[in-house]
Amino acid sequence: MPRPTKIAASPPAGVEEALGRLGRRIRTARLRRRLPQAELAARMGVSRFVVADVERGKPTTGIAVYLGALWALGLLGQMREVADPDRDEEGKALERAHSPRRAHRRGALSDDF
Amino acid sequence: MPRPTKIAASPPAGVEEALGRLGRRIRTARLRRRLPQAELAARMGVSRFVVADVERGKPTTGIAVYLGALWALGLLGQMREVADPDRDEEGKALERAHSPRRAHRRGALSDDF
DNA sequence: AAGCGATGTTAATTAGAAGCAACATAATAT
DNA sequence: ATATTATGTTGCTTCTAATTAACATCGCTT
Repeated sequence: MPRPTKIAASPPAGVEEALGRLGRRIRTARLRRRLPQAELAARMGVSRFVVADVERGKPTTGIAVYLGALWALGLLGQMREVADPDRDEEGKALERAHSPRRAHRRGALSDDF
Repeated sequence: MPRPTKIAASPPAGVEEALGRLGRRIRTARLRRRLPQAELAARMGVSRFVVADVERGKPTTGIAVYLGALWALGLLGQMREVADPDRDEEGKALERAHSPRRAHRRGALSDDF
């Protein structure tokens, strides 16, 4: 992610924690499956170094790489729950508050499909 | 993510779908909170264009940006469930199968904390 | 319908992500 | 012990993600 992005250079504590955890978990899942980094990397179509980056929770690595790792490990399904609008109570409350009126919104009004 | 990364250039269907969904959901959450892209971007410490990229589900954008958006929206907590070793039934089964012996593993044996 | 704010689009710039190679080291296997 | 395989580390190159600026367009609001 070229160009010093503040959030990537020194992410907020919560983000850094979430990243480290995710990386460690991917490593654990890989080891359980007895896959070398190079094997997993091959399935993903990247070099083994990128897999190492992921397992270290490197913040600047592309999201497709992380999701690709989860995908190759058969763990991508759990992403379905993240940021689910139905579970966003705060968001739902805010929406109710100031009616069906939103910031601007050009494209996708609602969301999923 | 420089250097044509196969997984980023043309991600597997599942990854692309997960990415698009995540982006749309982030957009929905932002609109509910009546935040302009520029506002959310400011909180994250990035430019508004990066927020636009996230909402489009751009695969090559750094993961810290995506997690940062969730963080700024108060939705990061749901990442805790992703790739949880306790829920990885296949992984647990495999581990039981060939005993406490794993690929190689230099660092983190188990995982979380 | 007119003004204003939000979002999309384009172009140029720049710092870094991902690739690759070579070697070192650690862990497993024989 | 020895061989083999996995992972870590360094240096280098290539290609691009993210920034900025300027302009177009779309959506509210009054």
